[in-house]
Amino acid sequence: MVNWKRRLTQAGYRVTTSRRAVMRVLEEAETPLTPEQVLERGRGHHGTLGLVTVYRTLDLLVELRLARLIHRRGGCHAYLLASPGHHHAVVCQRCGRAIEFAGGEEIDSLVERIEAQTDYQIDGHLLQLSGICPDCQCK
Amino acid sequence: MVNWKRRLTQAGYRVTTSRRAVMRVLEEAETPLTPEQVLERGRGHHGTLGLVTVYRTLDLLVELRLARLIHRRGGCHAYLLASPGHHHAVVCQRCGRAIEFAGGEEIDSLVERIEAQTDYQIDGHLLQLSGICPDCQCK
DNA sequence: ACTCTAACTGAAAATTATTTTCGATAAGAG
DNA sequence: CTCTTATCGAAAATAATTTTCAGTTAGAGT
Repeated sequence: MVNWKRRLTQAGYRVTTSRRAVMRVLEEAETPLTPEQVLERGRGHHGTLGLVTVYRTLDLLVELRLARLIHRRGGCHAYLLASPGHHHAVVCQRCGRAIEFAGGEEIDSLVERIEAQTDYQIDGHLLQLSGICPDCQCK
Repeated sequence: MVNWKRRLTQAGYRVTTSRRAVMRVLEEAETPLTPEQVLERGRGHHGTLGLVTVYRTLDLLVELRLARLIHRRGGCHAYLLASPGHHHAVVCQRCGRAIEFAGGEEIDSLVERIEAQTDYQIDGHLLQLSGICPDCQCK
């Protein structure tokens, strides 16, 4: 996956050293990372990278659907490279590793049912699963 | 619903003026409220109510499943009196009103599918819908 | 009812996550 | 190569929440 640079450019944004560093960190990550973690690792690729820029870059990547935001208990967020088409994540409670998946027809029919039951017109949802990943189950 | 006092007592907690005030605020609320809003209204019932106590009480109520936490864009949380058995909420984007609903079989089969697809052993989920409530659709 | 103790309280201070400000820098169009 | 403007990073500001701590109070035991 290298066409993120085109996505940026086509959307009118520049491809900068900082953004390259953040993308590289996300590409190499095994688990979703907090902005603080992205900063720490990103400085390995770009020594003067700043925390503010990390926040701004992560926001931008989420906006362009290149990255996804994970909600964690404790209020702080983590970010993950987005797999196209898979908008939700299962997060391992032990090691933190995450896999994305598609909501699929189950969500579609859930939404239909709730629309019928409540008369709300539903236009978005927040869904995230938590569990134990295969590796962590073995020990 | 008045047996929240028994729930507290049975769990080893005390029924205090502050807790009564917070519960009363939640019972009278039309929409999920932020801690700040709970404080403001709660002072009408208990003049010296403090913000710290509001936070602590809301945490406690969530722990005892008497209240539910709503995630909002922008990072701050809101709280809602829990309807028994209905663990998820649809939140209106315009007026903020919320209704709880049960995940039901759609979630069960989604979880089964994802367990099969990913080999994760899933033991929890975060699900929240957003939309427009019937009242707000009309104008 | 009265006492007594641990649970609870609220103000102030501390912490944590995130955003704003602003002068300096650098991407990339021409 | 130049020049415009997006972007950068440090410091300060803000917002949400938590910790600390000395004083208060619920309610179990008498």
